[in-house]
Amino acid sequence: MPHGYGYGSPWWHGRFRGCGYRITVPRQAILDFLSRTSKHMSAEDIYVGIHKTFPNVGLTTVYRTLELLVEMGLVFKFDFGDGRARYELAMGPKGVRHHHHLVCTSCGRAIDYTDFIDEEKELLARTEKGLSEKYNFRISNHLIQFYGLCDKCRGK
Amino acid sequence: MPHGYGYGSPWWHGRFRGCGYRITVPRQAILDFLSRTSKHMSAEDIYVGIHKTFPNVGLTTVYRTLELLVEMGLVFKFDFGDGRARYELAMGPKGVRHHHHLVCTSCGRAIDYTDFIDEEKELLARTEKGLSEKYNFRISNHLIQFYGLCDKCRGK
DNA sequence: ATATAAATGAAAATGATTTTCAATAAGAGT
DNA sequence: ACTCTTATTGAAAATCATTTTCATTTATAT
Ligand SMILES: [Mn+2]
Ligand SMILES: [Mn+2]
Ligand SMILES: [Zn+2]
Ligand SMILES: [Zn+2]
Repeated sequence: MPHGYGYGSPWWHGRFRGCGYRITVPRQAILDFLSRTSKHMSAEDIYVGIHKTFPNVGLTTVYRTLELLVEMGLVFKFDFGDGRARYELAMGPKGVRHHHHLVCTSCGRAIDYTDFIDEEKELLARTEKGLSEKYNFRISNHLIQFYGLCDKCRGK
Repeated sequence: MPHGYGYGSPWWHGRFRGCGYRITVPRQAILDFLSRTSKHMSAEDIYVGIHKTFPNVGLTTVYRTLELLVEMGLVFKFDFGDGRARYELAMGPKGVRHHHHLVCTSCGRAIDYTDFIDEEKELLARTEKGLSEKYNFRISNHLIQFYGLCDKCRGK
């Protein structure tokens, strides 16, 4: 329960209200579902995951909602190279949960890691500064992914 | 002219022969085209670029050839987030030309950079080692991209 | 030159995502 | 609670990059 909003309105209600967005059943269902998993879910995964309890929420709405949530910064959208986008909640109990990925090229799963984020941060900061100056490029974001074989897929 | 093969058979003929692949008109055309540009080209870009001189090379073959070249390690395939894959020659005069990208979220163009590769290399090596051990993950590749606004797109 | 399998191109298929549009339902005001 | 306005929704159709199919062509070993 992020930000101590264990009971009462979920913490993100304010964000919606502030943007003039309505709080609807599909939106609640999707955010609730995402907050219950730590996996990287495709739009269809989410559609299926919700469908049992909310059979009337369509896949179209899932796509539309995810787009909105990404735009609002509540959800991260990733491409792990298998042709379908993956989504995960951006916010954790401690605020935005920036992290990088280890992507298995065999089973497609992605592992979150934050271990070296601090070391990386320094390099990134320096790199970003240098690149910004040299190329007059305003960096706002970065993507770092390592590809390889996961534990389970090592044995061919 | 990589590896000093300025005249005579292009340097990559050997690679093809070694794999039992045939040297065909479409394959020559595509490799030749890619070697003449430093841009990041989509399959269709390549198809169009070749079409004037080789009107009988189909888009299907462009896709198939690119897939082959990527698998052979002669070409890099990237996703800059606009829904179409981009390709570029992996080999330069000095061998494999590993580099990272600055991707403009406005115009979609990508700038190659190698400036900080050396500094990054050290961190990456350390990171890869640590991650490999902790997650028992065999890392074979990585992707680093910075997103933001390019020089030209800065002025809104 | 011939044989054989690899490679090709046109057309059709695929599959994730987006668009369209009429119907529904938040939520502000009463 | 009731009404009004308009954001939101769901189903079906459309998009569009990429892949598959399959009959034809062509590279190359002999
Ligand atoms: Mn993640
Ligand atoms: Mn590049
Ligand atoms: Zn795996
Ligand atoms: Zn730009």
